[in-house]
Amino acid sequence: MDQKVDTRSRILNIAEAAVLEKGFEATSIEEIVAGAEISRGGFFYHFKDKNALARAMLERYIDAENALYDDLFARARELNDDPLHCMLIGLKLLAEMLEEMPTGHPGCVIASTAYQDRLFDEGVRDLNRQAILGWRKRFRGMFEEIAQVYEPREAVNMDALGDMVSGVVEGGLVLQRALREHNNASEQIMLFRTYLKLLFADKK
Amino acid sequence: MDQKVDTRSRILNIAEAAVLEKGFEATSIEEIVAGAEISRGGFFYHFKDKNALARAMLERYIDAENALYDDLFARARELNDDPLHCMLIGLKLLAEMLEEMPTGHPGCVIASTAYQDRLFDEGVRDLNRQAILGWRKRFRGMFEEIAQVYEPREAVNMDALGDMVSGVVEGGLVLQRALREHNNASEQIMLFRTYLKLLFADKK
DNA sequence: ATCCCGACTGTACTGCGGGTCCAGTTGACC
DNA sequence: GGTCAACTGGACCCGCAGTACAGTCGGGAT
Repeated sequence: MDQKVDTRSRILNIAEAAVLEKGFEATSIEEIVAGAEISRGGFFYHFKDKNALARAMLERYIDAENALYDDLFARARELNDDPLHCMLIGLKLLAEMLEEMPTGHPGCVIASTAYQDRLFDEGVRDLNRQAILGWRKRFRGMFEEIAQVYEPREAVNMDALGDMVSGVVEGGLVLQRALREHNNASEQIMLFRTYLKLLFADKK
Repeated sequence: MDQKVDTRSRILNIAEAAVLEKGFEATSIEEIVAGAEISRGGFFYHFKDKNALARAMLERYIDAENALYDDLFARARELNDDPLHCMLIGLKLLAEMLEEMPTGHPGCVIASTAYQDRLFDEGVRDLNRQAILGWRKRFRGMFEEIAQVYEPREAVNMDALGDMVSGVVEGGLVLQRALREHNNASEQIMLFRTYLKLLFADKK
């Protein structure tokens, strides 16, 4: 029986679904404990307050996102060894993934927490920061690899270009949420992809 | 004496500053009335609830943003009549503007509300939607003008390209908030600008 | 068999913030 | 002198976060 998912994870699952759907503040502990079929006391046994819950959720989410990127670009690398084409394939896969999510993408917890800021303690904010810095590093590395093979047509700040991956995804998700459309994020990624094609058109 | 700013506007000013700094939920009516030096009753005389306040704030914000874009691209047009260069100059001005805001940019209320969604009623959400659709239309129009003079090197969805302006700004602001850096949004805009330069490099 | 402990349940209570109701004041204009 | 809009002030309800703690229950370790 997999009903033996431990309570802590069950809380996190319920909470994550609720938070992604309607935001952190709008999710009450009451409804989380109802969904997880535990008592309020049980909740506070696992998390000392809502902030601790937020931190745990963020950690899980960031780990999952990182694993996803690892997997995505590993698969892309198998398909093509050239760093540019690997990036292009990876972004295509990412765009497809975002499009295939039927409910629309859950929506990035990062942006959500970034805009509710003062609700959270320093620990949560720092997690957020570190996640984005991690992605910056990851993508900057990939772009530098590309730049060793392809001469960029225009000079670009590699840190900023690395950030642009996160930024385009985040921005796309904001649009998607606000517009109630379903493929804005994937379209934005595809546009970013053509940017890269134009930028790194010429082999050295 | 300009202290005769009417109470309603005073409430909106105080509220906007507080909301941009720490988010809507984290801003209590208590502190708004304290800041505006009125009573709680006075607040509810002007706004029937927090939702009404949100709607009024969004309306003001969107109007201001639209006026800003009008002004920015009008100035750009004066400097250069070519639609591409006008766009490029406008984006540069926008980037500079974002950079010059000492506290970092207030941060777009749009994203903030998009991610808190269920806190707000349909009216607020619709305002949000209409604003983004407005910007889509605005920028798509400008890009179509450009495409009449310049042959895009790659086929792009013009709606999506229009959205990309909003998306890049929103995304940049998310990064900026989360990272506590100050020029991410302007850097992202500058990168988007080089994208446009590459995309519309060849005159027809 | 017992005891201990981790994982809870249940209840009672505090405090804050949103929101309602309403009676009363104040100043401007007619 | 009366009317009205723009408030003040206070009493009150509710939901929700968070605290506190006493008690339960099942599964090892001894």
